[in-house]
Amino acid sequence: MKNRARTPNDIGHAIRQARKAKKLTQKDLAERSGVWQETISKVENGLSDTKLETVFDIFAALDLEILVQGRSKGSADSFEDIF
Amino acid sequence: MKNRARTPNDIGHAIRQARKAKKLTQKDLAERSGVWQETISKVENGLSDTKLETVFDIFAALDLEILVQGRSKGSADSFEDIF
DNA sequence: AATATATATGATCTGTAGGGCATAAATGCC
DNA sequence: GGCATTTATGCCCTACAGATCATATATATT
Repeated sequence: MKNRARTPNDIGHAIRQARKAKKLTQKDLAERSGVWQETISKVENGLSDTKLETVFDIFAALDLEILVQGRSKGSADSFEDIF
Repeated sequence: MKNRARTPNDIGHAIRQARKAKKLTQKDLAERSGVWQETISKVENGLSDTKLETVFDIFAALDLEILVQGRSKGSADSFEDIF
């Protein structure tokens, strides 16, 4: 499952999606990542201009990684398709 | 060309790589992205905990996008391979 | 509907990112 | 070596992220 992200909001969606897929609560994720539950809530909802370090802390806890690539018009399940 | 990123540093590397590939100076990129040259320098060198918005502004100017995916031990040219 | 659990919101405080400007250091070219 | 261009540093200032705690909603569960 790969998710295209072009905005901070997309990142938030990807995080929420991955967290739910792993059946974790925000609190669980907070404990594993060292990021506050309140912060996770804001990140997932795009309510703050999150710092990279925070994003990667969360990603690590969710076993996610980023792939940087040139923009493709190509399909692939992007958030535009899902949300 | 896809680059795996698991740390802010990786993002900086990817940016520098893409910028050079497009033969742009930091100043050029600054103009296109609306992000200061000084900031770009710091981001490329991992000298600041960059905000997501800034990263995406730069990415847009470089026609880059992010793919969020589960971590794979798999090959693919990651920074571990390049740097 | 009451209770429990999960998520969101709100305030305060500290640290730091990034805009802005100046300039130093490095790199490239003749 | 000397000049031009590019990149890195340093400072000031304002805005805001995230830690932390409290509490309000919202979402199950029985």
